[in-house]
Amino acid sequence: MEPKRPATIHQVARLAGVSHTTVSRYLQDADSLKPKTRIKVEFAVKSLDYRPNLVARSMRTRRTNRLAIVLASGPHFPGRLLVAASETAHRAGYQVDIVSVEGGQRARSARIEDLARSGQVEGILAISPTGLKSKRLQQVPIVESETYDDKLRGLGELAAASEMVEIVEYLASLGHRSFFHVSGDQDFGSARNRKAVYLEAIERLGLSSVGVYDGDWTAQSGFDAITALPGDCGVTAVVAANDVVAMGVVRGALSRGWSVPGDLSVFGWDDEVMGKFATPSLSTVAVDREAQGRDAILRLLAEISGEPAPEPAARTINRLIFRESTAPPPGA
Amino acid sequence: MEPKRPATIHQVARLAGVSHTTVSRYLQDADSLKPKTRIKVEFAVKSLDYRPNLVARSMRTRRTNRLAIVLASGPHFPGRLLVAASETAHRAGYQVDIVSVEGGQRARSARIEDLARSGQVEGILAISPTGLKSKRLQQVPIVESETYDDKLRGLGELAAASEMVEIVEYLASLGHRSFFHVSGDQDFGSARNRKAVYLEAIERLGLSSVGVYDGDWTAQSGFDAITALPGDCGVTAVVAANDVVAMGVVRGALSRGWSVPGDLSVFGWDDEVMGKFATPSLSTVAVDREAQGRDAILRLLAEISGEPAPEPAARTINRLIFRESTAPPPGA
DNA sequence: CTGAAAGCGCTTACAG
DNA sequence: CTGAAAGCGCTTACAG
Repeated sequence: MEPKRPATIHQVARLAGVSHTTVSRYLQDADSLKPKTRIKVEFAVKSLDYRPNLVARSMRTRRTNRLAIVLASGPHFPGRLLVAASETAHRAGYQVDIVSVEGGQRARSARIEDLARSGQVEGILAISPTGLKSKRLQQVPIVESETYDDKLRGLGELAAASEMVEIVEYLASLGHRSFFHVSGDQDFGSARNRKAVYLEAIERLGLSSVGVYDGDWTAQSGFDAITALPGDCGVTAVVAANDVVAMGVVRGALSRGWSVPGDLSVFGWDDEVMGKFATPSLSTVAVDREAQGRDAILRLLAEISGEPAPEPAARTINRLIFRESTAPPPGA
Repeated sequence: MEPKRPATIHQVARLAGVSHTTVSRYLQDADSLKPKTRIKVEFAVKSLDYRPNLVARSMRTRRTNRLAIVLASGPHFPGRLLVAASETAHRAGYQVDIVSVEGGQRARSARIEDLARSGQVEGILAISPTGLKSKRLQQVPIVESETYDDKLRGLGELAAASEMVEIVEYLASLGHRSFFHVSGDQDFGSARNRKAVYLEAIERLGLSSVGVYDGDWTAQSGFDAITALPGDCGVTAVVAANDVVAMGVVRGALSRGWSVPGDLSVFGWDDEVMGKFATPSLSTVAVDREAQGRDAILRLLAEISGEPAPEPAARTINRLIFRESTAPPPGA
């Protein structure tokens, strides 16, 4: 069977006995019609199951009503964030296209610039680093979800906002004095920020750090970081960039004969479900990915419409979760 | 600065000194132009950085060039599959919209049917179960990624295709005789299939199963399944629906004082990176999610164009990975 | 091989 | 409050 064509605005108009102009008006603002007219149109729309042709509307309004979410496929796939972002966009009348940008930093930013110039989308949300120098010069707004942390820093909200400080303080309260940080990919603003805050906290609290290992969000990087440590470094607490990395750290420690948390405490990030059931279960930061996705799209939407950026709600909901992987240092 | 408007086909035509019809023809099939004309158009297109307005094209061709990937947000978020699916669709000239469908089975299928009738997409790929009775009656093709396994069954390729058989055979070869399966959400075709194949394999090989626990893909369900087992059930091998479930199973076993794999062997599925670094590391099935995503979109595209379904390549690439969570049963 | 014309289904001034 | 007209940027018969 031939798929029957959807009803057009003209058919609705004919059935309702009005002009298609009036139907269009009804679609924009039903209250602008005389009640009697409105009811006729309403009836016609319903009985024909009319849905406006969005392509035609786009054509006429010169607005695509489309957003792109770009990401580099990698170990760091933020599914929940993505779903929440799409939903928020849909609610605002936007379609969302997921585009993954591969290759090196240069290739990726070229791809994103091309997308921005394509005229196909009204805005871009980048979940992985864009590598773009200036987002201001682009044709359409680009929100880089990862620079969020950086902005907070600029606002001086750092101390209050950062879970990293809480982690270090918590471990210090347990008696730890010698720390180690396995960072995430330094192309990511969030990774750079966590590293900076870690160093500041160590300094401010008069603790010592045996250094920072620049990882890449992978478990392997956590494993490598720990196994590369000198045996006599004396570290008793490590803060990992996320739970996956933490898992690698734990495994690496075990492979050296260090028990966790007996000899070494390990803190993760993200509250991955596997970390909750791992042995030892991972102390971590519960992150509200939904809120992050929502906030990011809201900021993008605000930029598109030229309104001031909305207040982010995300931060307040993150919180520390203490599990088996952290304990007082040996001999404490 | 006002964002400058993209060049139109008319501007290209004027610059090239031809009609816009000719430019359009160039876009469709450059070889249909006289070489001299083609070169003029080529030049004009390049110098104006012309990109056809896809909305206008859609309007004229009455094709949206859009696909939807629907999923129910849940513990089971197939990021890699999604990215591979989008890329494959893009390469075929389609945009992909991610839509998450929430609520109960009924609400979800209503939402999907609505999407199919919306005229906004040319096809739908469902990553979670649609609950639709018949996909044939829909306005646009719907491919349910999860029923894939079921179809294979119908084809009698089951024995060859199923990793579940290999898992059970492997565990049996280790000496295990008493099995247990924690299944995934039975709304999923893949979960139903694995359960059925598990039972068949147990039967065929003359092994015994203490039963199947109908889980929901979560670690908690794995934990609950194991802790609900009678102490004297004698099970020595459990096959979990995936690695997350397996993690819960291991943790549950440990909480009962059963060592893994000393007392109990546990097999997972999906090759999650955290499972590789867990202690014990999880034996699992490496699944090629990219291939699955690619294949699913290719099947959808084939249905849209009315061509026969392409040969799936996914299955051949899945393979078992043996790690620390499996070993011979106690006393073997 | 190329061009003039029609039309895809809407929205938005402009009149009335 | 409502309608007639123009036009968004393309593609596709139809002529030539």
